[in-house]
Amino acid sequence: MLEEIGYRLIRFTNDETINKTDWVCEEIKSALNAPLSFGEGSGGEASIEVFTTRPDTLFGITFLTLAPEHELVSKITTEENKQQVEAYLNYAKNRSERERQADVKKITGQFTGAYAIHPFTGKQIPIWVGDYVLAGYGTGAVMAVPGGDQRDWSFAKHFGLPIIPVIEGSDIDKEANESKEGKMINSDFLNGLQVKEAIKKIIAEIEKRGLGKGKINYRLRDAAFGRQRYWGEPIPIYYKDGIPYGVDEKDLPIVLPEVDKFLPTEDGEPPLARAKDWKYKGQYDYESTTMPGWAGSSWYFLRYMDPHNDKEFVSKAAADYWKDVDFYLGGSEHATGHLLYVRFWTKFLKDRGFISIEEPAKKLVNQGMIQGVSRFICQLVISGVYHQIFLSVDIVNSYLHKEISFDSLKEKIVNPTTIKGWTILPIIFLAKDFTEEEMSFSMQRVPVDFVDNANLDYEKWNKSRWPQDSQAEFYRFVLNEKGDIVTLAEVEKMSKSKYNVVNPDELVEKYGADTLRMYEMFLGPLEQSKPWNTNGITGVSGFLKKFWRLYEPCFAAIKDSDNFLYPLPEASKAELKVLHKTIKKITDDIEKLSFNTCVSTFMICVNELTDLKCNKREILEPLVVLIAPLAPHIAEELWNKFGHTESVTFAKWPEYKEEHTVENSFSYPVSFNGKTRFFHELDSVLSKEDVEKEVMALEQTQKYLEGKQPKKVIVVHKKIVNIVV
RNA sequence: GCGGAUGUGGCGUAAUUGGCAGCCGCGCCAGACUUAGGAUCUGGUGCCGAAAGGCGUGGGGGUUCGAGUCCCUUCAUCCGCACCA
Repeated sequence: MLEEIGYRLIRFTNDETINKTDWVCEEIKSALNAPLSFGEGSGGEASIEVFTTRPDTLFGITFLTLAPEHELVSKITTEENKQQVEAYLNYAKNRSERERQADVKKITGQFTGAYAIHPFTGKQIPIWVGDYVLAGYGTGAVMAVPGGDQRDWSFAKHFGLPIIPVIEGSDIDKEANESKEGKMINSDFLNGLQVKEAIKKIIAEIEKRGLGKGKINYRLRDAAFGRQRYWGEPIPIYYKDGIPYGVDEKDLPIVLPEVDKFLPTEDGEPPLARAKDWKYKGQYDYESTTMPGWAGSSWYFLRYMDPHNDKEFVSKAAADYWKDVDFYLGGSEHATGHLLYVRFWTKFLKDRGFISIEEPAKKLVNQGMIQGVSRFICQLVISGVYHQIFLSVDIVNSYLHKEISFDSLKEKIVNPTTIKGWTILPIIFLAKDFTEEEMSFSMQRVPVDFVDNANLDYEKWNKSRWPQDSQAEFYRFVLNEKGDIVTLAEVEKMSKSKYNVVNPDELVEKYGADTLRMYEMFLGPLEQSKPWNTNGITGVSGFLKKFWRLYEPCFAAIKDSDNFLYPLPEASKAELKVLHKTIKKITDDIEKLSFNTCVSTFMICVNELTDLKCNKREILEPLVVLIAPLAPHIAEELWNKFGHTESVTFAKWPEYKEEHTVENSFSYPVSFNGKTRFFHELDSVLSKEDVEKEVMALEQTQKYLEGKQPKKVIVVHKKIVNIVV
């Protein structure tokens, strides 16, 4: 499929990937780099290959930047620049990955003193070194177009390098124009072309002059496979003289060895390295990492087709019979990670002829994430020093919105009466008296379970951080007028590191698992993400209670009769209508995975049956089957009370009978120029023409016409009447 | 920046797929039963307006007898990826 939409695939055989690793790496590398080359340097000394996705901006090049690791840096640096460049390389090398990540905006670089020749204009272009260029991507060299790339622009601004706009309407004093819309300017033979045309033309021209090649660049997801954990399939690889080899097929599968502890070894090797005498053929070390979770889950759907087969992972016959998965439901991480590998596995096994399906699943749905609500409080920072003083967010807000002055804020910080904690002058906690300029704030996460109604339970929080009482006094809190610490809320992914994880156990305890399950469904469409919020859970809990109450008179009657088969009075027309309306909607909605509307349909049904005082077995029994997927526990209980001994899971799904829901009249909304004015009930069998006649004859119609002649009357059967005046 | 999604009452949402916008639930208001209510039940609740009526689905425009739904444009928010040229 990738090939159909224009990608080029590189294929290797299993044998090649295992036995000719170097060659495979080279192949992939050359496919990935696929540079647009400037060709042989006309100066004759060296040529620098660059990669770009925007060859149209070629005439906007004003300098070249090499990654500090680039091999040519030391070769081309001139004598007079050598010292500075070396100092810079040293600096860049020692900046940790973390520093560089955190410090994206810090612009650093150094001029090498060397120049490159622009392949089209022949002009000299200064060559710089800069750590915003990554050695690992492309060729480690960038043709800098400050008019068209924001990072190049920032670099140019910082070092005072020239900036040429190449797209009409660019405001290069403010920022680079990275858009792919507009007309080319300052670009020789590209002038006047639209960006997309220019890209085509320049690639053709570059190829014609032999300066480089147009190619598609591939990006690979990091495919590190081994995990430093015990529980996972062992990888069938062993090492002989440090070189990995595949384990013979006849020696498969490898069984997880016994280990004394499920922990890494003292020198940091994975747990499998603990296994004693675990060697291939008694002498070679096995690979000690194990496969990740998705390795197994990417093919177990195939194993399930033929679980007892001890000859193959799945027989061809079973695979051909069951074919693909009908429906795959997973979260977004499945969509990006897991699913990628299931598809890969499937295609691989298809290519090897073990199975005959191209894709693992017919249908895919990504359910939304239940997000967490993180909480923050303000920490006081004076001249970069973090103080153990925390402020209620509303106070800081009113200061930032200039509702209270710096002096009154400072008064609150310094004055013991607003501070919870130590009563001796808290100013001691400050390094010194401070000015407005020296003061800043830092948002600190607090665990959500210490927050009640947006307010921090500071004593509880304090204790959790400093279990020993002696140190508990070290934190100071600046409270608002109500004596609270207000926290700031932010919706994020739920995660331990964000301290915003909520545990549903309490809710199960309080409301039961059925309520929790139904509430989660009730929250909204399956595919939507939303923050976890239990505000409405009482509604679902109340519904289940009401649902249960509906059955009590029915069970009382059954008990009185002392016979489970006691036929209660026949259901009325109205009751049957409610039941069948519900059967239809629930059946349709489950099919559409629209569980939120299932729940509300059930609420409507129970409200209506309660109003009808329905206690008929004929109605209530099928409802138990309908609710079983939504509230399985209560359904089993009720099913049992009807005298069934088998689980409701095996009960037959109720059948929808249309005859119970047909209406023989319809209340037409009558609208004038699209505005509904009144309703008129008419027999459903009436034709369009008859409906129009009836409606036009009405007194009310004449009233809204105000004596005017209608231009047009639109009648949609059993929908609407619209009169255009 | 690239890719994906979403904008409807105070809140979560619904809308038979172009036909009465706001179903259901939360919250809120009033009432009943109660020593009490974090129990239960009844009624009300989009906004403006005393009412008649008017206005309302992020903003602007369009198609249509009719638009939350279709088209164009714009803004905002969220998610995934990313110093990736």
